[in-house]
Amino acid sequence: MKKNTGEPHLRFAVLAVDVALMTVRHGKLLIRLTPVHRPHHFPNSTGLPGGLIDPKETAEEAAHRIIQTKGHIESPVYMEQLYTFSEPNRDPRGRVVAVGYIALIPWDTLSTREQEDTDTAWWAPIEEARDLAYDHDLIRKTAHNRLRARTTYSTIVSKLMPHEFTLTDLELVYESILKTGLDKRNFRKKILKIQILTALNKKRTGGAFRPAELYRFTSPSVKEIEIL
Amino acid sequence: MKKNTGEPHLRFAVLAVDVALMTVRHGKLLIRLTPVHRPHHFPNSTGLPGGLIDPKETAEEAAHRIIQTKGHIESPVYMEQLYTFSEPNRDPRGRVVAVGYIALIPWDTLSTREQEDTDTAWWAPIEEARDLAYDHDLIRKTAHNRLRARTTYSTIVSKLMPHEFTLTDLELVYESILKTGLDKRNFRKKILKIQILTALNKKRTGGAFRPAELYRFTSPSVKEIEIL
DNA sequence: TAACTTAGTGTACACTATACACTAAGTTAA
DNA sequence: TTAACTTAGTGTATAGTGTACACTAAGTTA
Repeated sequence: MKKNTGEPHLRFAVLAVDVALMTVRHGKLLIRLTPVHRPHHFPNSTGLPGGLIDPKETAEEAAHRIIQTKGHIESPVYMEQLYTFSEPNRDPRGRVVAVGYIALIPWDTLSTREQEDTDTAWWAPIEEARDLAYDHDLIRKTAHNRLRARTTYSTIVSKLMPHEFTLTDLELVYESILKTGLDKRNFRKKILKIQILTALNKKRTGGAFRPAELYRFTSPSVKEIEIL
Repeated sequence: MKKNTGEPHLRFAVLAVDVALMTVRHGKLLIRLTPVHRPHHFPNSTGLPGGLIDPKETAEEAAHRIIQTKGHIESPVYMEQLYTFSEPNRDPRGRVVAVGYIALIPWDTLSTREQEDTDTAWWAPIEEARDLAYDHDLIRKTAHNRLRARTTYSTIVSKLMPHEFTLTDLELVYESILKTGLDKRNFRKKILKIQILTALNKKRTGGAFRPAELYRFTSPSVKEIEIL
């Protein structure tokens, strides 16, 4: 790294990332929480996984690292930059600017250990993740709003779905993020018309009812198209 | 400010803002450029207005300050955070993380001095703003893409329009940002239907042709609605 | 084999998007 | 004074889309 103290006018800040890592289980949106060990400022509190950016990594690389070390999730996640939070007093220790990220992972991609809750990291329904440390309530709310917006005009939910799923599974995820009920027939017509799904010609069997056709997203990339 | 050197694990970076300040003149999207005085790394080069964030200001406050001191624009601008650029080598001096902003201002709001080009800051058609210093080509491209996207699902262009304008003026701005031709009749039907404009019952006269009705945006705030 | 549960489908209607060309109202110049 | 010029402003027909709505299909279980 080049000198960055050589110029007298340069000013420094602590740079961090905070990650809103989300998944969907049983049609419910969950967010990953960790304990915050700042008994003086936040007694007994919890927050989003976060940490400082190292000198030679990008903010996104730091976010991936934090998901592993603080979120205790090794499985690969999808990530998008959310917003940078720079209120001078957002951290009581001093000036810490945080780049916020949204990270998504399908529930079934998680290992058993990652699905379980421990005292170092756990999953909480996003509506119950309140009174977080720092400005993490704001970050959670911003992340939730962004996810909701992107759900209507991109295929971002593909990053929350298992590799194989039924149309009912998919509808439940949309409903859980958008917090509205959708018409089953119209949802199916729309989602099939835009050609983002591939039918696997396999059925999910096992229930005491008619088996459902299984689908997968045709493309692994998130496309920017009007969905609902 | 609280101590931020007291904890041995804290790491520091230089925090900056870079601003894509844009306006529209004669239906053409312009961006504000300034000289970059780094003869060693960028001989004879230009870039976006940018600078370091002060310890007690937010990134957005810094962006406003930079628009005045580096962009030489005093008039109030509309601002949205764009993206945070954190490649470790984006600045040859060392680790500088930049929060990018989009700033918009109507051409007619600018003072005569601000409309004119000087050797400390000038307006350039956005397609001609190439080969900028640092990663400012990337920032410009990201800003242009974001502006184009937001134009289709928000009323952000209101921040580029003068207080009074004709429907043809407005259509030209949409066409210039979206880089497509629009059908005059359909554009008028759509834009009037969604009720974001108020007719002033005044005409713009002076040309050797039929005078045009003047409109203004009903609300000063940027609304998130499908436009085109 | 009847009861149960979720999967899966179609149609009518209102509304929206789109393609398309002429008249209106001023100014200017002959 | 009038004809030429320039931009403003308007309507309709058609195809396509969004929406509301209820029954049959295909399994399992008792």
